[in-house]
Amino acid sequence: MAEKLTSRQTDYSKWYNEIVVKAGLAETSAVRGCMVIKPYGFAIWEKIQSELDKKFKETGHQNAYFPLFVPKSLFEAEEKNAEGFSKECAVVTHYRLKNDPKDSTKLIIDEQAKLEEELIVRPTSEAIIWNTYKNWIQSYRDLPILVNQWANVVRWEMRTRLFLRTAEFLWQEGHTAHATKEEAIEETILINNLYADFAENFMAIPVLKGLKSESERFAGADETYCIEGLMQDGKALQLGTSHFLGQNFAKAFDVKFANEDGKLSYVWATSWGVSTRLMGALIMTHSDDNGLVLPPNLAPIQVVIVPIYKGLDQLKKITVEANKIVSDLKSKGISVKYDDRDNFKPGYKFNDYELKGVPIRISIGPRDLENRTIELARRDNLTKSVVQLDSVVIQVQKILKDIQLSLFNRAQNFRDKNITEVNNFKEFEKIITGNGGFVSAHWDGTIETELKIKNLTKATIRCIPIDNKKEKGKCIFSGKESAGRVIFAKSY
RNA sequence: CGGGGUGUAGCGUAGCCCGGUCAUCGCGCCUGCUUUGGGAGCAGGAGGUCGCAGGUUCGAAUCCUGCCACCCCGACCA
Repeated sequence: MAEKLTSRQTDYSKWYNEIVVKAGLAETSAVRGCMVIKPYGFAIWEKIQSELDKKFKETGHQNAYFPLFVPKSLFEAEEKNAEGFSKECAVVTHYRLKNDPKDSTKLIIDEQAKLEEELIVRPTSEAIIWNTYKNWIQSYRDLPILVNQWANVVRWEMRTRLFLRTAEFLWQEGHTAHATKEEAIEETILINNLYADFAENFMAIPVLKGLKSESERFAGADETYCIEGLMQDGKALQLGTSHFLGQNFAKAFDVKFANEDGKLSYVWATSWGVSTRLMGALIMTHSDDNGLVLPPNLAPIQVVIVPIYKGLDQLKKITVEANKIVSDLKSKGISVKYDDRDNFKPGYKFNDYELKGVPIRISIGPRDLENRTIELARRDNLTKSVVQLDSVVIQVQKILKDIQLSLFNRAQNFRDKNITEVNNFKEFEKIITGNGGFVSAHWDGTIETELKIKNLTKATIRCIPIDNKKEKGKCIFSGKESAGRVIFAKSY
């Protein structure tokens, strides 16, 4: 008998790792800090990709691809950006290996083949892209440029976790160029809203939209918008960011354009991205002690059919019915799998598909053949019901929609219950060291206060919410004037 | 890079203190029969440089030295 998963309550990170591995999403690889995304996990990522891609295209963006390597001289052009990322860069210094004279089975670096200039493996692509945009932009007629790239990036993190922080990860990064500040800010907000809409309505993950504090801001940005989710263990996770880059990169790479009056001015920029970290958010928002729970929108298999039979004759009869259901559901665009493998018993399959998060399971046995019914089980609330054979398609359609909605509602209820307003530092510490969650508190707006709070409690400012009500108050730490509440939390 | 821990079959492990039929057990895998409405049972079978390299010894998974890898806690995480 296969062992059960570790419970969420007992050890959250162990539970998380087991889900990732046992549901067949990903595993650690031989390369330090890197991850192998397995076919099942990648199928979910592809759903995320294609939906986002559709939304980008709908808002006028196009895809392109830029090099993996960034020459050091370009990388260092925008100082703040370079400084922010310098501590986590993989660097290519040589381009050839040779046989080790001491041991012919080994290869060593050929010192003859040292590069004139080191190449940085991109931790993000602003530098290489803005160096390219310089050649694309001369006139206001060339603007805006609305480009996105799907790519991998490398950030040499000290400690890694599957999906949440890996040395190499997949993402999309949008890089846009605009004639005016207003237009660039509009783009930044448009994308942040697009991300929020996608997270909530497609992934069923409720998010807070907000602005980052100065110390949490992207290196090289004037303003960073973000969406923040709350995981089941009370820690926050940044799901996506959208940056208003001002003219910082245009100045660093000397990107100017002639306006209608023929006057030259620097281009305004944005960049924005979401990564495979979304997979981590998905797991930590919806899953339970039986395994992964997938919102139907993201499920590679939305419905699985398990036959229950004695003898091959019975299996044949069940298969006839099952095949009808399969083709009926497929014709409605629902992805179905009929699992008639003979080497696993139904009970095993039930558990296995629960672990994999398949939203609906249909089982058909001799009893059902007799009554012209099937048994339908929902993954989200683990309930079962008997459904007449001729209403299966309608029921499945209805329940898939219902699961999508109720997963979001459940997550939102949890999130809302775990936003706590506090008015002094004692309360603040009590919540942060207790159940955690988002803590809404007054802050004097200084980096010093933010840092002191971080050092004392490990909590950081996750965001200054967009829909912040204007409420004057006193900073919970320094007692100084505050213009409004911000959201603190411990985060991943 | 500091502090702690672990390395034995695909995975999870026992054995290590006290050296000598000790390479253990479970899962998984293969074959066959019986099973199939919540992780099947029985029978048989395959699979190992005990992390690596030295050393001590008649004899090392076990003791000693060095190295490597991984995990946890810090530092780090625009």
